[in-house]
Amino acid sequence: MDIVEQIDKINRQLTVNGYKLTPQREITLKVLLENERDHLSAEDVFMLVRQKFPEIGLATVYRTLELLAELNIVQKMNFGDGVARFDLRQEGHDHMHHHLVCRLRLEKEKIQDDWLLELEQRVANEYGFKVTDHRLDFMGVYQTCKNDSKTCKRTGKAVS
Amino acid sequence: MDIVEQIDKINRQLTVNGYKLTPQREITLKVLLENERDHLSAEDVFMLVRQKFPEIGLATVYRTLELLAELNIVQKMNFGDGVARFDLRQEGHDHMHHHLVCRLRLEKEKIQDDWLLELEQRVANEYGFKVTDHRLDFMGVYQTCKNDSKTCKRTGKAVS
DNA sequence: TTTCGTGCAAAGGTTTTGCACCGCA
DNA sequence: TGCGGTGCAAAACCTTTGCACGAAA
Repeated sequence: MDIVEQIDKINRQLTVNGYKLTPQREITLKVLLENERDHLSAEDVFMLVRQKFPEIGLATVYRTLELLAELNIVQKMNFGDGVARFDLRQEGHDHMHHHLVCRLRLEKEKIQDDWLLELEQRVANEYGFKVTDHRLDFMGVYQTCKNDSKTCKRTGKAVS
Repeated sequence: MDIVEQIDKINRQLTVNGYKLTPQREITLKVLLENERDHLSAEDVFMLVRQKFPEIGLATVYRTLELLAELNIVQKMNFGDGVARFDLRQEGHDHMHHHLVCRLRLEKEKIQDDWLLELEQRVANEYGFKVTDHRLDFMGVYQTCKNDSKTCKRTGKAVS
């Protein structure tokens, strides 16, 4: 499915829920689609959108992202760095987001494997809890990073 | 291990790292120990500490929590509600934190079972990633909550 | 006209920082 | 004296909100 088709599909989701696909919203979506592999902050999105649509306001970007999150078109995430980050929900991975968060790199890597379906089943059975979404983050260090450096790039402190 | 012993142990951790156990830090620790089962925000901690030590400043609480998080004595968490929350790391559950986050309740329930050791092993093997910590949250609804109400307590909106 | 969406600026809330001061080695 | 730690206030920061305006049904 190419970008035009995806936007078309999302447009229908908006319409069904009584919202319009304004130029601002369309460009915001394009930016999200073009950066599917990143975890963009609202500020990131704002700056990318402004390259294509300089008149846009930051508040509009926030409102658009909030709207898309509410409609479950994007997922709002939090890595503890003080800003919310947004990911387009991908086909076939409706609500699976696993990340490797390396103390030495600043980036995060996604794991796409659905390793958690069995766990969800277990939670449902043992806790009477219907899971609609989950999030799994592993914090740690890549072996390759560890070999490269003994100093954390973020804090400048030595890491064990 | 009672609270005195735990504080004693943490005192040693502080000393080893060149920090002192000031009265402010000790009372902050006591509050955290007395509320192990909650996920207190910095503001929560501040208000509880102030009951025992009215002169304390909010900045000191923030600095103490940051220090404790850095030494891995508390875990800093984020549930997406705009505030960081802090948990004492418990004996025998050094770095395991799983939560059930219900859309209808505001609280979160901890799962203590270590369901993820095998997954960590897998990540280590397949990604060359040494896991030092992980976080797993399940978002969803308790069956009992669903029966009680069709309206979300947080947003006031109907939930499916 | 009515409604929805927007840009701008202001406000809100959380967290961090600057600075003077204090206690202790 | 030197240094770590503190309280207070100000600043910084991200995000939300109020408001007037504009476009579309």
